[in-house]
Amino acid sequence: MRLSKRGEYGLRAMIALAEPAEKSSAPQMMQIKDIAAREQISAKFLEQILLALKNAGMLHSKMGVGGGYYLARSAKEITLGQIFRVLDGPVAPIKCVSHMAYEPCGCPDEETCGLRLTMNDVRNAIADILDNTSLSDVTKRQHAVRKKLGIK
Amino acid sequence: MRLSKRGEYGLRAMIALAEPAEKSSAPQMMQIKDIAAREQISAKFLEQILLALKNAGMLHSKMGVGGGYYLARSAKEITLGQIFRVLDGPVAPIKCVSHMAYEPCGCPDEETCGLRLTMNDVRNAIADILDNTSLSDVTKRQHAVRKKLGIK
DNA sequence: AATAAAGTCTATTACAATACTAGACTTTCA
DNA sequence: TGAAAGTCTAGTATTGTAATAGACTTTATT
Repeated sequence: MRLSKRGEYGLRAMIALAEPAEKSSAPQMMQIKDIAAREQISAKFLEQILLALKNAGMLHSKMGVGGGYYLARSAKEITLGQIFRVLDGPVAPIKCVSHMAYEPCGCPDEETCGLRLTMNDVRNAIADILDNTSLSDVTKRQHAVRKKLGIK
Repeated sequence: MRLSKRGEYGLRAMIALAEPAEKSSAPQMMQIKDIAAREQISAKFLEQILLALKNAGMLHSKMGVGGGYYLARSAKEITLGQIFRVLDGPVAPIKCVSHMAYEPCGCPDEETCGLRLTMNDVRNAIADILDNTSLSDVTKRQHAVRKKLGIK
């Protein structure tokens, strides 16, 4: 049940890109090195991650001087589940309950396998959260916590 | 978010050990090779897994001819969460929300980190299921499904 | 046109984890 | 006493993770 560094960095980067877009509805462009510096991540590693996200259609980019990355859709329309699946693969803890990468596990009878039934509940619980939490939800929540703790 | 083979086999074995105990309340003893055969698992690999579970106090064993393994407590008192943690470690998707193996992640401010807040929800959702599902719950559910599908 | 700043793409690498396998040892029962 | 069972430690092949490296392309500025 682990989120990889790849997944963690990618999610953090996407949240960072969504953050300024909170107020101005125009998509905010940021450069790899700035995100890397802010999140304390290897820029070279982050580069690969953002590229993957771009190839998955979640980011757009601009090359050359003054270029950078920006969200391909509004922060409300991008969920953590979408990002997670691009970077870390299926959400399901075991293949036999995966929606995006189903494979039979070794149990004698899948239909009545108690482990499978429970792991299916787990999968759904995780997917419920990740697929119903948008980048916008995350940045809103961050701002709410900051406000509660006194400006900052 | 993956259950390892180690975790999968261990959980399946524990469920197998709980299964016959469903009717007779006396703990049922089973041998490694029988569990391995029934669940189609390498007996040698399963051996290590059961040993780990034994050392964690969840199984008892009897050596020598006619020996085997049996649950150390009743199937009602053993949860999937306990088993999972022995075999696969913390349930949390990221260290900074782990109850059993907390470590700070790299984010600038943990208290207001949106990723952390969401991953904490995920952790709790998983733990809620795994810690509130006992081996007895699993075997009961299996029987219910079997009945629904017509005896078997 | 030249240069520098930015993203693009592919390959390689170091390390750790996973999923086993092997084999010697100990305990127990018949 | 011998076979059947669990115990314990070590080793190994494969894969996954987390990077690192470097050459290439595009674009803005001077």
